Amino acid sequence: MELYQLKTFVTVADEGHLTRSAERLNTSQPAISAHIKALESELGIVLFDRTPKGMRLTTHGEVLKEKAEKILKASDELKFTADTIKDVLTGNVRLGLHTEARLLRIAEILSAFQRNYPSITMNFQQKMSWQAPPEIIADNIDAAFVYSRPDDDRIAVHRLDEVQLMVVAPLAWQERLADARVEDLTLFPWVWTDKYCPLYQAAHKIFAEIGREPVKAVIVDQESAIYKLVTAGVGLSLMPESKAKEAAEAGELYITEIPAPKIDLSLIYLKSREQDPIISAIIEIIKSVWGSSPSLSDHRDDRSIELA
Amino acid sequence: MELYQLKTFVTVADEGHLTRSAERLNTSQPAISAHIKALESELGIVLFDRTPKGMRLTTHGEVLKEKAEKILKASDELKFTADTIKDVLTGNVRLGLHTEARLLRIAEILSAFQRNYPSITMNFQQKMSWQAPPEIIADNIDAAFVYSRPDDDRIAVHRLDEVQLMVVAPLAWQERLADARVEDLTLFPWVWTDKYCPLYQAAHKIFAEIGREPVKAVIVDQESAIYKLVTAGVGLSLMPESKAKEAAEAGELYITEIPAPKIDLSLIYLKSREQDPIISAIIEIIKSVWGSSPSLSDHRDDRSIELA
DNA sequence: GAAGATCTTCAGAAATTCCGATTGCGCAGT
DNA sequence: ACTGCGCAATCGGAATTTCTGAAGATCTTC
Repeated sequence: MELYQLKTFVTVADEGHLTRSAERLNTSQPAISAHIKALESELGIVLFDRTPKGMRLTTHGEVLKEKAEKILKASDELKFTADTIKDVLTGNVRLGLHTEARLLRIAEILSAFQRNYPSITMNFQQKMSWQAPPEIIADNIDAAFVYSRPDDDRIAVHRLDEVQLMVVAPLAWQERLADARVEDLTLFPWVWTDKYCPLYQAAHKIFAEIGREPVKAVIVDQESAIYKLVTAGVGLSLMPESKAKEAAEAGELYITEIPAPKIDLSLIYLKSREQDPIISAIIEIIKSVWGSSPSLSDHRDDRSIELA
Repeated sequence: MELYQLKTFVTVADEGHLTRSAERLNTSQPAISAHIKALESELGIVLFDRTPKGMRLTTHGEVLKEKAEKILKASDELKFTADTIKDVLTGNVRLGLHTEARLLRIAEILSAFQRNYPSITMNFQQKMSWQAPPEIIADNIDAAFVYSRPDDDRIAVHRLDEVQLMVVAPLAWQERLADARVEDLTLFPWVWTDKYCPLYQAAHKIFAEIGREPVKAVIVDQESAIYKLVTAGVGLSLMPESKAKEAAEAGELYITEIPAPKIDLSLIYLKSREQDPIISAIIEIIKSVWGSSPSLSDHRDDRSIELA
């Protein structure tokens, strides 16, 4: 029993003629005849009375016609549903965040997703910039926010903004750092980061210029740890401008005058998934959020220096 | 889109593996693969994520799986219904009656049909014995009660009973007929019937024995007309014993002492439809009704004579 | 890095379906 | 009574689809 046979069955029941049904179904009369015959033989029931005027349903046929119509209706529903959801993105977007959700406008992104792709669920994971690429390659996350530019052919980079870094210090050291110059940085211990961390590269750049090595009080691998340790008085570190100013206003730390580099804020994803609708949606949404309002680096000043 | 593809789809969704599904469906794994591929291509939707561990439904696939299950459930219902009604007789039984329904136990027959074949509808038509055979051959009725035995190879006869006929007369003639003998019948006018009517044959037999011709007051072609005309005082006629006694007790007519023949009461049907379930059902039911209770001819007496 | 599990692809084989022509049957019109 | 018409059934060969077993491509596991 197949759908094409049931369709023929119902059509013949409605038309009353094999010939006319064949025309309606764009096929030949013997084909129609064979469909009906196969159905009758499989079900063990005579569906039609053959008269010289055509085919008339038997009482059994009438009962089964209703069942057949139900099947065909259900199959139309499936097709309709398929057409409807064909272009609806569904699934789960797993996004890596290298810093605070607020700084990455996650709330805006989330609501934009819910508005444009209501069937997509979202999942956020804290990943340092240098941790994100392998996770993307392993397909543990779909995309990630990172600082700097990963050096991997398989990773595509979409630059979102430029972020001004600042050298921040515990509040207690404010006076000692009031007139400090770059060279004075070696006098203080640093809250350092993992070798692969873009902040490491930026800090390293500063010390490279003065030809000195920093005193590393502690090495951390979470950006949130930097904030906690600096405010706790452990040492100096680098911090994005917005976060630094926020903390300074709250009286939690001190921003030095020492110039620090800018770094890129980017969205990265697997290059081979560039055509993947999920990836396209992520890019589209994040682009719209980051392109439609003041960027983090709108407040530039002359303390900025460029990274090579 | 065909049922076999949907069945494969649901099976793979449940099993999670093409290989295992192939075993369950008794086919090869590439065949299964092709079913899924064809479905996905027709619907324009990826139904499964292919992983090294097997096939996992996409979110779209989950939605469509439910629709597919609905279709398969409906098709199982059709098959179940087909099996259920396969042996249930349906349709319309058209029965020819040559005399009063009560005398033919139609009420009993009707209720037996409703009990044993609730899906069969019944239809009764008044047909004189000699009218029934052509109607049966033309498929206007399925079977008929008749007196006597039709002389046609295509008609099958099932004898139900023997009926004693009686010579009846208007009540007013009672005294004149009190001691009447067969020979005296020529003195009275007769309510005669059609030449092909079995009652004609019976009456003819009586006159043949005395070598005379009857006076035909009127010729009718409905048994009910005989009753009406005799009671109206038009003439003598023949009547089945039971009906005659009933009318006599009601004081509507007079039963003469003149011996009359017995005739057969039979059910006739088209011989070529002997295997037809409808015909079998008719015979079965009528046999059970007529075989299980006192027959019309239980009260025999010496007035009966046999037809040749 | 070798073995195992899984899906996909492929080419030929098998089965099914389809088509055109023909037959058979009943009815209507001459 | 004969013929023509409309319709379904049948038949043989062609076209299409489906199936199968082997080989290929990935990924995981030991």
